[in-house]
Amino acid sequence: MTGVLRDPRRGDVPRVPARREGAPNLGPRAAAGNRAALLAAAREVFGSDGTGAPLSAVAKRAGVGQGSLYRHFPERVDLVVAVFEEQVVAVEELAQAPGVGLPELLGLVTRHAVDSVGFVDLVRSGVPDGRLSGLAERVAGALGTRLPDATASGAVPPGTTPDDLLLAVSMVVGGLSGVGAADRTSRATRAWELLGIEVRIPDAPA
Amino acid sequence: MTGVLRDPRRGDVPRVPARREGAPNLGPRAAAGNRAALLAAAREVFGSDGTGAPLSAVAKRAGVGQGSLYRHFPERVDLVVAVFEEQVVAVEELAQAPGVGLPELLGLVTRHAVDSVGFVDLVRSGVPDGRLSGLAERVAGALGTRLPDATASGAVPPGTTPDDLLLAVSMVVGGLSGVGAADRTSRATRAWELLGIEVRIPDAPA
DNA sequence: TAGATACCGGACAACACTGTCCGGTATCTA
DNA sequence: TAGATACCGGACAGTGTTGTCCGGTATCTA
Repeated sequence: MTGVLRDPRRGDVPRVPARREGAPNLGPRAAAGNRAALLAAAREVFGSDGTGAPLSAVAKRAGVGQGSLYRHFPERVDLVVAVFEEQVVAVEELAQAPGVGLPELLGLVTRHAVDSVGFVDLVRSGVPDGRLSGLAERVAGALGTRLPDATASGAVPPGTTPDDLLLAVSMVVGGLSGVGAADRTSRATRAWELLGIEVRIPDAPA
Repeated sequence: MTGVLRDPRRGDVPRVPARREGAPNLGPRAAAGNRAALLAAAREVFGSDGTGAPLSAVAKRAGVGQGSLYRHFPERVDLVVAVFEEQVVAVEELAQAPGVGLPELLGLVTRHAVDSVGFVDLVRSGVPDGRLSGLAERVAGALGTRLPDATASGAVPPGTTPDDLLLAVSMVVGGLSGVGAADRTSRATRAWELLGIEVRIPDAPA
């Protein structure tokens, strides 16, 4: 269950041995289109129900069969990583942009958590897995690069350590549990205030 | 499924119409003993795996059949409420004891959360249900009675509202997610420090 | 001591989700 | 136009959990 998973298909025994290797014969609806539809559907389902949502619901929302879902993403974690990789990359890129400080980074992370229950699961490692932990660590790493500046500018209280920063993120995100969509932004904003940490939460879908 | 649940049993049609009403005929092991065993088992299972743990595991650990479990606690929530009612009562009683302040109350709540994943579920309303929300509200009410004193004594930052207090509890408890038993106390302690709220966490199983 | 009672506990059916398999079909090549 | 290819999507088996049912048994009454 946990291991490798090949795609047997009937072509396992090639009729013509040395045929064109990478000559894809696009199916009727194009594999890429299906993959995109699955990712979009998963983003919505994971966003509202968390990363533990039934995969059958993802396939249904995407309008594809379960076979196609499992062909593109053999395990749940494959789909989760694919969905949230983009948002992690956004955080990393923002961290490297000039003139960006910790308040902007924390704001983006908060935005993602406010918008998606699945992102909350990710940060809280609700689904402990090597690759998911990797995503969380990348976020942590990005935040860490801006901590010294934030300490110097007073955006965080004196004596705040990198571990404290991660704990603070975990606390704010954890404080969103069970909170309806309408109140999430205000709750997160107040949570950061209670911690005395400055954030700048962006408006748009980020 | 969600509604009432009678116990059909074959005695549904009473052989002797107007028999002694409340004359229990104790079974071999006594119903009360089984109930206590189930509660103890549920406390352990919910404590380590949360309130969503399989009820079959509870029955197995209690050494009773599933039939007995569902006879005593027809729905999961019945068992959850019975398990945590005791701890909520402890908080309420502590709140009414003379000379007890908010730090002691928050400490007891934190102790329960540190010791039991299920209590974390309860506070975070991981299982939204009328009766469970009721337990959470009783905790909130108990804390609220001591907030004015705490504000006056500086145990909480100036301007802390009752809502802030609940958010803070939610944050601290949320910060425990995915944290192993060994680090839970230190994490919670540090979380309260970051919030600038004074707590006195008791040592014993409370 | 003999009969009746009520509880005990495991077996069992129902249900939901996961992951695999296979017939069907649109596209590409010749 | 005809054949081959590779992808599509639903059906299906496997697994785990929930909640119900029923035979077995110890205790109480007469």
